[in-house]
Amino acid sequence: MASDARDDAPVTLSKSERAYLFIKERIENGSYSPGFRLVLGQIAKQLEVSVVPVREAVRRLEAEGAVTFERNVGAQVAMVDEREYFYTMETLALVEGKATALSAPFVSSLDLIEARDINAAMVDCLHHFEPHRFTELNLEFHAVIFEHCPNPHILDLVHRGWNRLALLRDSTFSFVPGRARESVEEHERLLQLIESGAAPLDIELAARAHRTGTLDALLNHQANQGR
Amino acid sequence: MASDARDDAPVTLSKSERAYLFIKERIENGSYSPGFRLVLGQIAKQLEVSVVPVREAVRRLEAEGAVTFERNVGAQVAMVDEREYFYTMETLALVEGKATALSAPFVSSLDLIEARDINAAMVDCLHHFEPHRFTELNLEFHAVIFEHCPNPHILDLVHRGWNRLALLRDSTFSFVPGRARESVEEHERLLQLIESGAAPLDIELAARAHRTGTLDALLNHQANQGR
DNA sequence: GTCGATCTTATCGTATACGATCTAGTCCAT
DNA sequence: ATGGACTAGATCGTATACGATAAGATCGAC
Repeated sequence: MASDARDDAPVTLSKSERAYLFIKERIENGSYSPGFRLVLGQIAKQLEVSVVPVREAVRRLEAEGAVTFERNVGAQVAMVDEREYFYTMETLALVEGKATALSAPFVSSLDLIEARDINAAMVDCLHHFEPHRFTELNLEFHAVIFEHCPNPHILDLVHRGWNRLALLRDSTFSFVPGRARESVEEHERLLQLIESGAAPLDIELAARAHRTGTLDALLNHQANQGR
Repeated sequence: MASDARDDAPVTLSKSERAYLFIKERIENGSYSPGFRLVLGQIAKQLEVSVVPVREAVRRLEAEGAVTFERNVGAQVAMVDEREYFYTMETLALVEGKATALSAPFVSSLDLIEARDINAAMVDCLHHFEPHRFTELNLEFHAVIFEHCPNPHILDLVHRGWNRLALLRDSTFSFVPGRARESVEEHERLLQLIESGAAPLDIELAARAHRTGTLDALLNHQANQGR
Protein backbone atom coordinates (compact mmCIF):
# COMPACT_ATOMS: atom_id res chain seq x y z
CA MET A 1 0.00 0.00 0.00
CA ALA A 2 2.74 2.42 0.97
CA SER A 3 4.93 2.04 -2.09
CA ASP A 4 3.08 1.08 -5.21
CA ALA A 5 5.79 -0.68 -7.19
CA ARG A 6 6.81 1.97 -9.67
CA ASP A 7 7.20 0.18 -12.94
CA ASP A 8 9.10 -3.04 -13.46
CA ALA A 9 10.80 -3.73 -10.15
CA PRO A 10 8.15 -5.55 -8.16
CA VAL A 11 10.04 -6.51 -5.03
CA THR A 12 7.94 -9.55 -4.39
CA LEU A 13 4.83 -9.44 -6.55
CA SER A 14 4.45 -11.48 -9.69
CA LYS A 15 2.88 -9.88 -12.72
CA SER A 16 -0.16 -12.10 -12.54
CA GLU A 17 -0.65 -11.00 -8.94
CA ARG A 18 -0.34 -7.38 -9.98
CA ALA A 19 -2.90 -7.95 -12.68
CA TYR A 20 -5.17 -9.67 -10.20
CA LEU A 21 -5.02 -6.80 -7.74
CA PHE A 22 -5.36 -4.26 -10.52
CA ILE A 23 -8.54 -5.76 -11.87
CA LYS A 24 -10.00 -6.55 -8.48
CA GLU A 25 -9.47 -3.01 -7.32
CA ARG A 26 -11.19 -1.60 -10.36
CA ILE A 27 -14.11 -3.93 -9.95
CA GLU A 28 -14.53 -3.01 -6.32
CA ASN A 29 -14.30 0.72 -6.80
CA GLY A 30 -16.72 0.56 -9.68
CA SER A 31 -14.43 1.51 -12.55
CA TYR A 32 -15.30 -1.85 -14.03
CA SER A 33 -19.01 -2.11 -13.37
CA PRO A 34 -21.00 -5.34 -13.67
CA GLY A 35 -21.15 -6.51 -17.25
CA PHE A 36 -17.95 -4.68 -18.21
CA ARG A 37 -16.01 -6.75 -20.71
CA LEU A 38 -12.52 -7.69 -19.63
CA VAL A 39 -10.44 -7.99 -22.79
CA LEU A 40 -7.14 -9.68 -22.05
CA GLY A 41 -5.00 -7.90 -24.60
CA GLN A 42 -6.38 -4.55 -23.62
CA ILE A 43 -5.65 -4.97 -19.91
CA ALA A 44 -2.27 -6.44 -20.78
CA LYS A 45 -1.34 -3.29 -22.66
CA GLN A 46 -2.46 -1.06 -19.80
CA LEU A 47 -0.29 -3.01 -17.39
CA GLU A 48 2.54 -3.37 -19.88
CA VAL A 49 2.64 -7.11 -19.52
CA SER A 50 1.70 -9.97 -21.82
CA VAL A 51 -1.70 -11.56 -21.89
CA VAL A 52 -0.62 -14.70 -20.05
CA PRO A 53 -0.50 -13.30 -16.52
CA VAL A 54 -3.63 -11.26 -17.20
CA ARG A 55 -5.42 -14.38 -18.24
CA GLU A 56 -4.34 -16.08 -15.04
CA ALA A 57 -5.63 -13.18 -13.00
CA VAL A 58 -8.97 -13.27 -14.75
CA ARG A 59 -9.39 -16.99 -14.23
CA ARG A 60 -8.62 -16.50 -10.58
CA LEU A 61 -11.26 -13.83 -10.30
CA GLU A 62 -13.62 -16.19 -12.05
CA ALA A 63 -12.95 -18.86 -9.44
CA GLU A 64 -13.81 -16.28 -6.80
CA GLY A 65 -17.03 -15.44 -8.55
CA ALA A 66 -16.10 -11.85 -9.32
CA VAL A 67 -16.19 -12.34 -13.08
CA THR A 68 -17.89 -14.72 -15.45
CA PHE A 69 -15.98 -16.39 -18.23
CA GLU A 70 -17.15 -17.98 -21.46
CA ARG A 71 -14.88 -20.04 -23.60
CA ASN A 72 -13.64 -18.39 -26.76
CA VAL A 73 -15.74 -15.38 -25.93
CA GLY A 74 -14.20 -13.67 -22.96
CA ALA A 75 -14.73 -12.47 -19.45
CA GLN A 76 -16.94 -9.84 -17.97
CA VAL A 77 -17.52 -8.50 -14.49
CA ALA A 78 -20.18 -10.64 -12.86
CA MET A 79 -23.71 -9.36 -13.03
CA VAL A 80 -25.12 -9.05 -9.56
CA ASP A 81 -28.84 -8.69 -9.16
CA GLU A 82 -30.99 -8.58 -6.05
CA ARG A 83 -31.24 -12.34 -6.05
CA GLU A 84 -27.47 -12.62 -5.91
CA TYR A 85 -27.40 -10.12 -3.11
CA PHE A 86 -29.95 -12.18 -1.21
CA TYR A 87 -28.00 -15.42 -1.67
CA THR A 88 -24.82 -13.78 -0.50
CA MET A 89 -26.44 -12.33 2.58
CA GLU A 90 -28.11 -15.62 3.44
CA THR A 91 -24.82 -17.44 3.14
CA LEU A 92 -23.04 -14.79 5.14
CA ALA A 93 -25.63 -15.04 7.90
CA LEU A 94 -24.91 -18.73 8.06
CA VAL A 95 -21.13 -18.60 8.16
CA GLU A 96 -20.85 -15.45 10.26
CA GLY A 97 -23.17 -16.99 12.81
CA LYS A 98 -21.04 -20.07 13.11
CA ALA A 99 -17.81 -18.10 13.03
CA THR A 100 -19.02 -15.95 15.90
CA ALA A 101 -20.04 -18.94 17.97
CA LEU A 102 -16.75 -20.71 17.32
CA SER A 103 -14.73 -17.61 18.12
CA ALA A 104 -16.62 -16.67 21.28
CA PRO A 105 -14.65 -18.84 23.73
CA PHE A 106 -11.41 -17.22 22.62
CA VAL A 107 -12.49 -13.59 22.85
CA SER A 108 -10.50 -11.89 25.58
CA SER A 109 -11.62 -9.00 27.76
CA LEU A 110 -9.20 -6.82 25.82
CA ASP A 111 -10.98 -7.78 22.63
CA LEU A 112 -14.28 -6.87 24.21
CA ILE A 113 -12.93 -3.42 25.05
CA GLU A 114 -11.67 -2.95 21.52
CA ALA A 115 -14.97 -4.11 20.07
CA ARG A 116 -16.87 -1.66 22.26
CA ASP A 117 -14.56 1.15 21.21
CA ILE A 118 -15.28 0.39 17.59
CA ASN A 119 -18.97 0.22 18.30
CA ALA A 120 -18.80 3.63 19.95
CA ALA A 121 -17.06 5.00 16.89
CA MET A 122 -19.89 3.59 14.82
CA VAL A 123 -22.37 5.59 16.87
CA ASP A 124 -20.32 8.69 16.11
CA CYS A 125 -20.56 7.88 12.43
CA LEU A 126 -24.31 7.80 12.79
CA HIS A 127 -24.35 11.30 14.22
CA HIS A 128 -22.04 12.71 11.58
CA PHE A 129 -23.66 10.65 8.85
CA GLU A 130 -20.62 8.83 7.48
CA PRO A 131 -22.09 5.65 6.02
CA HIS A 132 -18.89 4.62 4.29
CA ARG A 133 -16.83 4.71 7.47
CA PHE A 134 -19.70 3.05 9.30
CA THR A 135 -19.47 0.07 6.99
CA GLU A 136 -15.71 -0.08 7.45
CA LEU A 137 -15.99 -0.03 11.22
CA ASN A 138 -18.66 -2.68 11.06
CA LEU A 139 -16.21 -5.01 9.36
CA GLU A 140 -13.55 -4.16 11.92
CA PHE A 141 -15.95 -4.93 14.74
CA HIS A 142 -16.62 -8.41 13.48
CA ALA A 143 -12.98 -8.92 12.55
CA VAL A 144 -12.00 -8.44 16.19
CA ILE A 145 -14.16 -11.43 17.05
CA PHE A 146 -13.49 -13.59 14.00
CA GLU A 147 -9.77 -13.20 14.41
CA HIS A 148 -10.03 -16.05 16.91
CA CYS A 149 -12.09 -18.37 14.72
CA PRO A 150 -10.50 -21.81 15.09
CA ASN A 151 -11.85 -23.11 11.78
CA PRO A 152 -9.95 -21.46 8.90
CA HIS A 153 -12.39 -22.77 6.30
CA ILE A 154 -15.31 -20.99 7.88
CA LEU A 155 -13.26 -17.85 8.33
CA ASP A 156 -12.37 -18.02 4.67
CA LEU A 157 -16.04 -18.25 3.74
CA VAL A 158 -16.74 -15.14 5.78
CA HIS A 159 -14.05 -13.25 3.90
CA ARG A 160 -15.36 -14.48 0.59
CA GLY A 161 -18.77 -13.21 1.52
CA TRP A 162 -17.36 -9.83 2.45
CA ASN A 163 -15.50 -9.64 -0.81
CA ARG A 164 -18.65 -10.42 -2.66
CA LEU A 165 -20.56 -7.74 -0.83
CA ALA A 166 -17.80 -5.25 -1.58
CA LEU A 167 -18.30 -6.21 -5.19
CA LEU A 168 -21.95 -5.28 -5.31
CA ARG A 169 -21.95 -2.66 -2.61
CA ASP A 170 -22.17 0.28 -4.96
CA SER A 171 -24.86 -1.20 -7.12
CA THR A 172 -27.20 -2.61 -4.53
CA PHE A 173 -26.36 -1.36 -1.11
CA SER A 174 -28.47 1.42 0.17
CA PHE A 175 -28.41 2.92 3.59
CA VAL A 176 -31.53 1.94 5.53
CA PRO A 177 -32.26 4.72 8.05
CA GLY A 178 -33.31 2.89 11.20
CA ARG A 179 -31.21 -0.18 10.67
CA ALA A 180 -27.82 1.29 11.52
CA ARG A 181 -28.84 2.19 15.04
CA GLU A 182 -30.42 -1.22 15.50
CA SER A 183 -27.20 -2.73 14.29
CA VAL A 184 -24.99 -1.16 16.95
CA GLU A 185 -27.48 -2.21 19.62
CA GLU A 186 -27.29 -5.78 18.37
CA HIS A 187 -23.52 -5.55 18.52
CA GLU A 188 -23.66 -4.71 22.20
CA ARG A 189 -26.06 -7.58 22.84
CA LEU A 190 -23.75 -9.92 20.97
CA LEU A 191 -20.85 -8.85 23.14
CA GLN A 192 -22.88 -9.47 26.25
CA LEU A 193 -23.71 -12.98 25.06
CA ILE A 194 -20.06 -13.68 24.43
CA GLU A 195 -19.01 -12.12 27.72
CA SER A 196 -21.48 -14.21 29.70
CA GLY A 197 -20.36 -17.43 28.05
CA ALA A 198 -23.73 -18.14 26.50
CA ALA A 199 -24.42 -21.42 24.72
CA PRO A 200 -22.76 -21.62 21.29
CA LEU A 201 -26.06 -22.11 19.52
CA ASP A 202 -27.53 -19.01 21.15
CA ILE A 203 -24.57 -16.97 20.04
CA GLU A 204 -24.74 -18.44 16.56
CA LEU A 205 -28.40 -17.64 16.11
CA ALA A 206 -27.99 -14.14 17.50
CA ALA A 207 -25.13 -13.40 15.12
CA ARG A 208 -27.13 -14.92 12.30
CA ALA A 209 -30.13 -12.77 13.09
CA HIS A 210 -27.86 -9.75 13.13
CA ARG A 211 -27.02 -10.30 9.49
CA THR A 212 -30.51 -11.42 8.53
CA GLY A 213 -31.88 -8.28 10.13
CA THR A 214 -29.89 -6.11 7.76
CA LEU A 215 -31.20 -8.09 4.85
CA ASP A 216 -34.82 -7.87 5.99
CA ALA A 217 -34.51 -4.17 6.66
CA LEU A 218 -33.21 -3.60 3.18
CA LEU A 219 -35.92 -5.68 1.56
CA ASN A 220 -38.67 -3.97 3.52
CA HIS A 221 -37.18 -0.60 2.77
CA GLN A 222 -37.15 -1.32 -0.93
CA ALA A 223 -40.69 -2.71 -0.77
CA ASN A 224 -41.93 0.42 0.97
CA GLN A 225 -40.32 2.54 -1.68
CA GLY A 226 -42.34 0.68 -4.27
CA ARG A 227 -39.50 -1.29 -5.71
CA MET B 1 -15.76 -41.12 -18.85
CA ALA B 2 -17.20 -43.18 -21.68
CA SER B 3 -15.07 -41.88 -24.52
CA ASP B 4 -11.76 -40.53 -23.38
CA ALA B 5 -10.98 -38.08 -26.16
CA ARG B 6 -8.56 -40.05 -28.30
CA ASP B 7 -5.78 -37.61 -29.09
CA ASP B 8 -6.29 -34.14 -30.48
CA ALA B 9 -9.96 -33.92 -31.32
CA PRO B 10 -11.64 -32.93 -28.07
CA VAL B 11 -15.21 -32.39 -29.14
CA THR B 12 -15.95 -29.80 -26.55
CA LEU B 13 -13.25 -29.87 -23.91
CA SER B 14 -10.38 -27.43 -23.80
CA LYS B 15 -6.93 -28.74 -23.06
CA SER B 16 -6.76 -26.94 -19.78
CA GLU B 17 -10.01 -28.60 -18.79
CA ARG B 18 -8.65 -31.97 -19.79
CA ALA B 19 -5.56 -31.32 -17.71
CA TYR B 20 -7.74 -30.26 -14.81
CA LEU B 21 -9.82 -33.41 -14.92
CA PHE B 22 -6.75 -35.55 -15.46
CA ILE B 23 -4.98 -34.24 -12.38
CA LYS B 24 -8.10 -34.12 -10.26
CA GLU B 25 -8.92 -37.71 -11.08
CA ARG B 26 -5.44 -38.86 -10.15
CA ILE B 27 -5.54 -36.97 -6.90
CA GLU B 28 -8.89 -38.43 -5.97
CA ASN B 29 -8.03 -42.02 -6.81
CA GLY B 30 -4.78 -41.71 -4.96
CA SER B 31 -2.31 -41.97 -7.85
CA TYR B 32 -1.08 -38.57 -6.78
CA SER B 33 -1.02 -38.85 -3.03
CA PRO B 34 -0.70 -35.86 -0.67
CA GLY B 35 2.68 -34.23 -1.02
CA PHE B 36 3.18 -35.51 -4.57
CA ARG B 37 4.99 -32.90 -6.62
CA LEU B 38 3.13 -31.72 -9.69
CA VAL B 39 5.76 -30.75 -12.26
CA LEU B 40 4.19 -28.79 -15.06
CA GLY B 41 6.45 -29.91 -17.88
CA GLN B 42 6.15 -33.51 -16.85
CA ILE B 43 2.36 -33.54 -16.80
CA ALA B 44 2.35 -31.56 -20.04
CA LYS B 45 4.35 -34.29 -21.75
CA GLN B 46 2.06 -37.01 -20.46
CA LEU B 47 -0.95 -35.18 -21.84
CA GLU B 48 0.87 -34.14 -25.00
CA VAL B 49 0.05 -30.50 -24.49
CA SER B 50 2.13 -27.48 -23.59
CA VAL B 51 2.69 -26.32 -20.06
CA VAL B 52 0.34 -23.37 -20.32
CA PRO B 53 -2.95 -25.23 -19.98
CA VAL B 54 -1.42 -27.50 -17.36
CA ARG B 55 -0.42 -24.49 -15.35
CA GLU B 56 -3.94 -23.15 -15.58
CA ALA B 57 -5.33 -26.45 -14.36
CA VAL B 58 -2.97 -26.51 -11.43
CA ARG B 59 -3.83 -22.98 -10.41
CA ARG B 60 -7.47 -23.88 -10.57
CA LEU B 61 -6.92 -26.86 -8.31
CA GLU B 62 -5.02 -24.57 -6.00
CA ALA B 63 -8.00 -22.24 -5.80
CA GLU B 64 -10.10 -25.24 -4.86
CA GLY B 65 -7.67 -26.19 -2.15
CA ALA B 66 -6.68 -29.51 -3.71
CA VAL B 67 -3.06 -28.51 -4.24
CA THR B 68 -0.68 -26.02 -2.68
CA PHE B 69 1.45 -23.79 -4.81
CA GLU B 70 4.64 -21.94 -4.04
CA ARG B 71 6.05 -19.34 -6.34
CA ASN B 72 9.06 -20.37 -8.39
CA VAL B 73 9.04 -23.70 -6.62
CA GLY B 74 6.02 -25.58 -7.82
CA ALA B 75 2.85 -27.30 -6.81
CA GLN B 76 2.14 -30.37 -4.76
CA VAL B 77 -0.96 -32.23 -3.74
CA ALA B 78 -2.30 -30.67 -0.58
CA MET B 79 -1.35 -32.31 2.66
CA VAL B 80 -4.48 -33.21 4.60
CA ASP B 81 -4.20 -34.03 8.24
CA GLU B 82 -6.84 -34.85 10.85
CA ARG B 83 -7.23 -31.18 11.62
CA GLU B 84 -8.12 -30.47 7.98
CA TYR B 85 -10.58 -33.32 8.05
CA PHE B 86 -12.19 -31.88 11.15
CA TYR B 87 -12.47 -28.40 9.64
CA THR B 88 -14.03 -29.79 6.50
CA MET B 89 -16.57 -31.84 8.40
CA GLU B 90 -17.47 -28.93 10.67
CA THR B 91 -18.02 -26.69 7.67
CA LEU B 92 -19.95 -29.37 5.87
CA ALA B 93 -22.21 -29.86 8.88
CA LEU B 94 -22.96 -26.16 8.76
CA VAL B 95 -23.76 -25.86 5.08
CA GLU B 96 -25.48 -29.21 4.71
CA GLY B 97 -27.72 -28.35 7.63
CA LYS B 98 -28.78 -25.09 6.04
CA ALA B 99 -29.07 -26.65 2.60
CA THR B 100 -31.39 -29.30 3.95
CA ALA B 101 -33.57 -26.78 5.73
CA LEU B 102 -33.77 -24.55 2.68
CA SER B 103 -34.57 -27.46 0.38
CA ALA B 104 -37.18 -29.06 2.62
CA PRO B 105 -40.19 -27.04 1.43
CA PHE B 106 -39.53 -28.09 -2.15
CA VAL B 107 -39.12 -31.80 -1.59
CA SER B 108 -41.98 -33.62 -3.30
CA SER B 109 -43.53 -36.89 -2.28
CA LEU B 110 -41.84 -38.46 -5.27
CA ASP B 111 -38.51 -37.28 -3.95
CA LEU B 112 -39.33 -38.82 -0.61
CA ILE B 113 -39.99 -42.15 -2.27
CA GLU B 114 -36.73 -41.96 -4.16
CA ALA B 115 -34.84 -41.03 -1.02
CA ARG B 116 -36.33 -43.96 0.85
CA ASP B 117 -35.40 -46.30 -1.99
CA ILE B 118 -31.83 -45.13 -1.80
CA ASN B 119 -31.86 -45.51 1.93
CA ALA B 120 -33.09 -49.08 1.55
CA ALA B 121 -30.27 -49.76 -0.87
CA MET B 122 -27.88 -48.43 1.76
CA VAL B 123 -29.18 -50.99 4.21
CA ASP B 124 -28.46 -53.67 1.63
CA CYS B 125 -24.93 -52.38 1.36
CA LEU B 126 -24.58 -52.80 5.07
CA HIS B 127 -25.57 -56.45 4.86
CA HIS B 128 -23.27 -57.18 1.96
CA PHE B 129 -20.53 -54.96 3.36
CA GLU B 130 -19.99 -52.62 0.44
CA PRO B 131 -18.64 -49.48 2.08
CA HIS B 132 -17.68 -47.81 -1.18
CA ARG B 133 -21.16 -48.11 -2.65
CA PHE B 134 -22.61 -47.09 0.70
CA THR B 135 -20.73 -43.81 0.51
CA GLU B 136 -21.90 -43.27 -3.04
CA LEU B 137 -25.52 -43.88 -2.14
CA ASN B 138 -25.19 -41.59 0.83
CA LEU B 139 -24.25 -38.76 -1.51
CA GLU B 140 -27.17 -39.64 -3.78
CA PHE B 141 -29.55 -39.57 -0.86
CA HIS B 142 -28.59 -36.06 0.10
CA ALA B 143 -28.43 -34.98 -3.52
CA VAL B 144 -32.12 -35.86 -3.94
CA ILE B 145 -32.90 -33.32 -1.25
CA PHE B 146 -30.31 -30.67 -2.11
CA GLU B 147 -31.37 -30.66 -5.72
CA HIS B 148 -34.07 -28.24 -4.61
CA CYS B 149 -31.84 -25.92 -2.65
CA PRO B 150 -32.89 -22.39 -3.64
CA ASN B 151 -29.56 -20.82 -2.70
CA PRO B 152 -26.92 -21.79 -5.26
CA HIS B 153 -24.08 -20.43 -3.16
CA ILE B 154 -24.85 -22.76 -0.28
CA LEU B 155 -25.31 -25.66 -2.65
CA ASP B 156 -21.93 -24.86 -4.13
CA LEU B 157 -20.37 -24.95 -0.68
CA VAL B 158 -21.85 -28.38 -0.10
CA HIS B 159 -20.30 -29.63 -3.30
CA ARG B 160 -16.96 -28.11 -2.41
CA GLY B 161 -17.08 -29.92 0.88
CA TRP B 162 -17.86 -33.19 -0.83
CA ASN B 163 -14.98 -32.69 -3.22
CA ARG B 164 -12.69 -32.04 -0.35
CA LEU B 165 -13.80 -35.15 1.43
CA ALA B 166 -13.27 -37.17 -1.73
CA LEU B 167 -9.77 -35.79 -1.73
CA LEU B 168 -8.85 -37.12 1.67
CA ARG B 169 -11.17 -40.09 1.74
CA ASP B 170 -8.49 -42.67 1.16
CA SER B 171 -6.05 -41.21 3.62
CA THR B 172 -8.32 -40.49 6.54
CA PHE B 173 -11.70 -42.10 6.10
CA SER B 174 -12.23 -45.29 7.95
CA PHE B 175 -15.42 -47.21 8.26
CA VAL B 176 -16.82 -46.91 11.75
CA PRO B 177 -18.81 -50.08 12.48
CA GLY B 178 -21.90 -48.88 14.32
CA ARG B 179 -22.16 -45.50 12.63
CA ALA B 180 -23.45 -46.65 9.26
CA ARG B 181 -26.59 -48.17 10.72
CA GLU B 182 -27.12 -45.09 12.84
CA SER B 183 -26.74 -43.04 9.70
CA VAL B 184 -29.56 -44.69 7.78
CA GLU B 185 -31.82 -44.34 10.81
CA GLU B 186 -31.07 -40.64 10.94
CA HIS B 187 -31.89 -40.42 7.25
CA GLU B 188 -35.34 -41.78 7.89
CA ARG B 189 -35.85 -39.36 10.75
CA LEU B 190 -34.75 -36.51 8.53
CA LEU B 191 -37.28 -37.52 5.90
CA GLN B 192 -40.03 -37.60 8.51
CA LEU B 193 -39.12 -34.10 9.63
CA ILE B 194 -39.26 -32.87 6.06
CA GLU B 195 -42.48 -34.72 5.37
CA SER B 196 -44.19 -33.27 8.41
CA GLY B 197 -43.19 -29.74 7.50
CA ALA B 198 -41.14 -29.21 10.64
CA ALA B 199 -39.64 -25.83 11.49
CA PRO B 200 -36.63 -24.95 9.31
CA LEU B 201 -34.35 -24.62 12.31
CA ASP B 202 -35.28 -28.09 13.56
CA ILE B 203 -34.51 -29.57 10.19
CA GLU B 204 -31.26 -27.65 9.98
CA LEU B 205 -30.05 -28.81 13.36
CA ALA B 206 -31.06 -32.41 12.70
CA ALA B 207 -29.18 -32.43 9.41
CA ARG B 208 -26.24 -30.77 11.08
CA ALA B 209 -26.20 -33.37 13.84
CA HIS B 210 -26.31 -36.07 11.19
CA ARG B 211 -22.98 -34.90 9.83
CA THR B 212 -21.52 -34.09 13.24
CA GLY B 213 -22.44 -37.57 14.38
CA THR B 214 -20.26 -39.12 11.72
CA LEU B 215 -17.41 -36.91 12.80
CA ASP B 216 -17.81 -37.74 16.48
CA ALA B 217 -18.10 -41.44 15.75
CA LEU B 218 -14.87 -41.33 13.80
CA LEU B 219 -13.02 -39.38 16.48
CA ASN B 220 -14.23 -41.68 19.26
CA HIS B 221 -13.38 -44.69 17.19
CA GLN B 222 -9.86 -43.45 16.64
CA ALA B 223 -9.54 -42.54 20.32
CA ASN B 224 -10.65 -46.02 21.38
CA GLN B 225 -8.12 -47.54 19.06
CA GLY B 226 -5.46 -45.57 20.88
CA ARG B 227 -4.83 -43.08 18.16
C1' DG C 1 -37.15 -5.43 -48.14
C1' DT C 2 -35.91 -9.46 -45.62
C1' DC C 3 -33.48 -13.60 -44.88
C1' DG C 4 -29.50 -16.40 -45.17
C1' DA C 5 -24.65 -17.45 -46.44
C1' DT C 6 -20.04 -15.80 -46.64
C1' DC C 7 -16.32 -13.06 -45.14
C1' DT C 8 -13.89 -10.06 -41.77
C1' DT C 9 -12.23 -8.94 -37.54
C1' DA C 10 -11.62 -9.22 -32.74
C1' DT C 11 -10.44 -12.20 -29.26
C1' DC C 12 -9.33 -16.32 -27.22
C1' DG C 13 -6.45 -20.92 -26.68
C1' DT C 14 -2.14 -22.94 -26.88
C1' DA C 15 2.76 -23.75 -28.45
C1' DT C 16 7.27 -22.45 -28.21
C1' DA C 17 11.13 -19.86 -26.40
C1' DC C 18 13.87 -17.66 -23.10
C1' DG C 19 15.05 -15.27 -18.92
C1' DA C 20 14.47 -15.62 -13.76
C1' DT C 21 14.56 -18.13 -9.67
C1' DC C 22 15.15 -21.86 -6.65
C1' DT C 23 17.65 -26.28 -5.10
C1' DA C 24 21.27 -29.03 -4.59
C1' DG C 25 25.73 -30.40 -5.12
C1' DT C 26 30.77 -29.12 -5.33
C1' DC C 27 34.77 -26.84 -4.09
C1' DC C 28 37.64 -24.07 -1.40
C1' DA C 29 39.15 -21.83 2.86
C1' DT C 30 39.49 -22.19 7.57
C1' DA D 1 36.08 -31.89 9.08
C1' DT D 2 32.96 -27.98 8.70
C1' DG D 3 31.01 -23.82 6.89
C1' DG D 4 30.24 -20.75 3.18
C1' DA D 5 30.42 -19.34 -1.66
C1' DC D 6 30.01 -20.76 -6.18
C1' DT D 7 28.24 -23.53 -10.09
C1' DA D 8 24.94 -26.50 -12.56
C1' DG D 9 20.49 -28.31 -13.28
C1' DA D 10 15.72 -28.15 -12.87
C1' DT D 11 11.61 -25.65 -12.86
C1' DC D 12 8.92 -21.76 -12.97
C1' DG D 13 7.23 -17.01 -14.98
C1' DT D 14 6.34 -14.49 -18.92
C1' DA D 15 6.78 -12.86 -23.86
C1' DT D 16 5.76 -13.62 -28.39
C1' DA D 17 3.53 -15.98 -32.17
C1' DC D 18 0.04 -18.32 -34.51
C1' DG D 19 -4.01 -21.16 -35.22
C1' DA D 20 -8.99 -21.58 -33.69
C1' DT D 21 -13.32 -19.83 -32.58
C1' DA D 22 -17.19 -16.74 -32.33
C1' DA D 23 -19.64 -12.28 -33.17
C1' DG D 24 -20.70 -8.98 -36.45
C1' DA D 25 -20.75 -6.97 -41.23
C1' DT D 26 -21.37 -7.42 -45.99
C1' DC D 27 -23.38 -9.18 -49.93
C1' DG D 28 -26.49 -11.73 -52.76
C1' DA D 29 -30.91 -14.30 -53.54
C1' DC D 30 -35.61 -14.51 -53.16
